[in-house]
Amino acid sequence: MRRPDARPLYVQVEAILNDRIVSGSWKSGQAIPAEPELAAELGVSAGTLRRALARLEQRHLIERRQGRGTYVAQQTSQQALGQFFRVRNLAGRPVDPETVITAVTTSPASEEEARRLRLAPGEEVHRIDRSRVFEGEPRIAERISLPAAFFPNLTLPLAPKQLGTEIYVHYRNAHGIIVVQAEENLSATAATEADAAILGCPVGTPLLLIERVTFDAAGRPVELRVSRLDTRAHRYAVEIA
Amino acid sequence: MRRPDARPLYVQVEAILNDRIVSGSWKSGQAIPAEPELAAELGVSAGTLRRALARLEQRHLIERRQGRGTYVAQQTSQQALGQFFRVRNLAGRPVDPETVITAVTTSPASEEEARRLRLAPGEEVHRIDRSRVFEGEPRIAERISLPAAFFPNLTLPLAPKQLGTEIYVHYRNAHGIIVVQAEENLSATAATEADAAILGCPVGTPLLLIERVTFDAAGRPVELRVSRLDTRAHRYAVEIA
DNA sequence: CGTCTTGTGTCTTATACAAGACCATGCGAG
DNA sequence: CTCGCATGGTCTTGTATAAGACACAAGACG
Repeated sequence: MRRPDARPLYVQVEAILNDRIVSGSWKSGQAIPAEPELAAELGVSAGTLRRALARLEQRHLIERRQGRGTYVAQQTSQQALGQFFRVRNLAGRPVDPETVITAVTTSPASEEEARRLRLAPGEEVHRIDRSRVFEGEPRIAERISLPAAFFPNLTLPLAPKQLGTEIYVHYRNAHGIIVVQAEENLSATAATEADAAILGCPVGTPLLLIERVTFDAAGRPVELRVSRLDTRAHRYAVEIA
Repeated sequence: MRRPDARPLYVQVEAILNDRIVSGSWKSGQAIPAEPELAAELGVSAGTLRRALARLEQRHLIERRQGRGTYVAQQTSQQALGQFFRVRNLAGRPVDPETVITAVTTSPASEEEARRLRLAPGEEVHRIDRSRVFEGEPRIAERISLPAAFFPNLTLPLAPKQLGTEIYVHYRNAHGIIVVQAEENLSATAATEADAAILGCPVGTPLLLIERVTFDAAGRPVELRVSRLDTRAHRYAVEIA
């Protein structure tokens, strides 16, 4: 009975604010109340509130600007690209990808998909097959698997243009799913005939195989993405700090 | 004249403490003065000092433990392994690598080495060729290039055992170089005959090619490392937050 | 078009108490 | 007497509060 919640107060406040964003009671791009006001409402000191806000900012859930206010982060395609897209050209500069969607299907999850997305056996997933084009050349062939339960009516608004630009923006705007974290496993593989046809490379060309699981702000896995990157003219960049 | 130093005070304090660690006036593993004492010496408030210490801790330059004190981080092999070694087995667990050194040479830097390590043309580098063995099987073939200017007498203490365990520990203990950051570029390549001989795989097997440049606490590049990972039984794991 | 006012986040200081770690003291069992 | 160990004192970092000076942005006003 001593400790109703053992976590530090600033962590509890962070969780409360996190919920408000995830639940949508604070909309994307909207300004949130000023610090003194919010601190008073929550019954904590300004310092404690600031500590919670700093953590939310580090997780890219809010943006703060001195003199202006604090805003719920918008999943702009620029921001999502910088945060999650690690492909660079040989000069080390980010590339600006175009997207071509080739197929969208829905069917029960494979064993692999169920495991990675923590789905029950038999649950359905949507699958999006697409290729990504850099400077006129197709360089990535990928398949995206989404739990159908999280993405109802995915097929309806699926104009290729919609999903092309940046799919995480679409997740957020159309389905309210805020992507904050991803785990990737990288390996090398040889191009199959299907890969070769998409990427325009010889069969057997070494490709960088990227298996990504993406998580939302509540920690649920919401996307499995398997990409095959042709590294003849591009690299996957990692910073370790 | 208005602003002798435009940076916030806590950043200036961070820089001062950073210098003390880099210059060696605070030794590795040693306890640093308690907060009130240090704050008084630097002429800042406890809060400001704490903010600087928090940043140093985030960069893994110090370790703080409630009740005990604050210590200059030791580059233990465990810590370095967790921080910089991203290879996992197929179950997702970290592997415990052994190391076999095959050659150590010194000669003028190649064009590539000079560019990545920011060396003048003609400057010398040491090169260490080694392989890394997981669970009895050689899985990585790599070459490490070090600016000779930063690593005098490298060849003398170069008992394979010394460099085997974790080379960053050796850098720190023998040369005072504190490694804090790395940039990696990943691509896929086919195993050459030399790779095949080391890794015991067929020529042409797709390998994960990892090009890493490592930086010290002063931001200088101190190591270029080119690794070829056999991904038949292992993966390279990345977390994006 | 500049200046002022107002509202916002940022920095710095100060104080108090909580919690973890360590150590010396001293009591009690053997 | 000696050993073992509980206990409390004291040092450490961690958490929470409060208050004021400052910097930046935007709109109102002259």
